[in-house]
Amino acid sequence: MRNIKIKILIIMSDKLEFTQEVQEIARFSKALSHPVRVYILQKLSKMDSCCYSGDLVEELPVGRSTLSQHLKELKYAGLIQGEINPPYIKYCINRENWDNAKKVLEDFLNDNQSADFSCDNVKTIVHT
Amino acid sequence: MRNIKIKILIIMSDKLEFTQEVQEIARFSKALSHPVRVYILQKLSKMDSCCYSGDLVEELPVGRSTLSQHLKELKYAGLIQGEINPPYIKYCINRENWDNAKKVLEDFLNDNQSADFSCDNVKTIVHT
DNA sequence: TTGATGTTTCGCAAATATACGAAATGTTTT
DNA sequence: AAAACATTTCGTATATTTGCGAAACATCAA
Repeated sequence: MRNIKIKILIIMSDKLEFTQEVQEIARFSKALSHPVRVYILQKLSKMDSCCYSGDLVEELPVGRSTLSQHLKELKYAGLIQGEINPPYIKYCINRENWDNAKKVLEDFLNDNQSADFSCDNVKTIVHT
Repeated sequence: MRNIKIKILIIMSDKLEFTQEVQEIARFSKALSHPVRVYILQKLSKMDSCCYSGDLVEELPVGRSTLSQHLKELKYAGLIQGEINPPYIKYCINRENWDNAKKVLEDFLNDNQSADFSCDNVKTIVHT
């Protein structure tokens, strides 16, 4: 007769949904995750005026339609806004939302152990 | 006889390469562009100790192999490091690089017009 | 040696992001 | 009305990201 083992497993899994905060941080970070968009936001947030799509396309190594898509994404994220000024379109920072995004990200960046703890005795770096 | 127009166009295009700074901002932002990675970094940067992959998978709504990939990405970005502690692997913040990333991002976030300028008379929001 | 355990890698599928040129849109100029 | 212009949308191609389960790997326990 065979030896039989019975094992009973009780799994206490406590899967989280992500908090609003975590999702917001990820969303804003995503908006900043492409050099074209970083460049645009950097330029617009520094300027004290608006900026034409045509000006940007001169400076950036992408075509017009691609630039337009990046602008659309930034607008969708609420970080910039466009004013139609025929035949041009002027873009500028959406101050309110940009300030909010900055606050969310800065809070995240500053909210950590000030102590200079880290794994001291690192033996091996995994994930070569 | 047809009317003939001749147009001479001199195009002064001045396409930029992205600066190191802009590329770095985009790279760090990308590392933060997924809720799982935000969660991990938030947790590790707050903790005064390390954290097992097995602990994380309990809390997060993704499978083991998916979590492993996110950890790999964070490690590749230099933001965390792993210590093999059989049969576990302990992960923790890479303080030096994380502090640098924070500095890069914070400088970017703070480097802008303090004046509360924005497009005042926005007539139409484009990119509906 | 075999089995149990924690973790990663592999192979794949589906979704999303990035890029471009052509065509469409809307406005001004001729 | 037609041409010129700035910009967006569409269609499409390609690359990257995200996710999972199965298999592999390395270590410890029996």
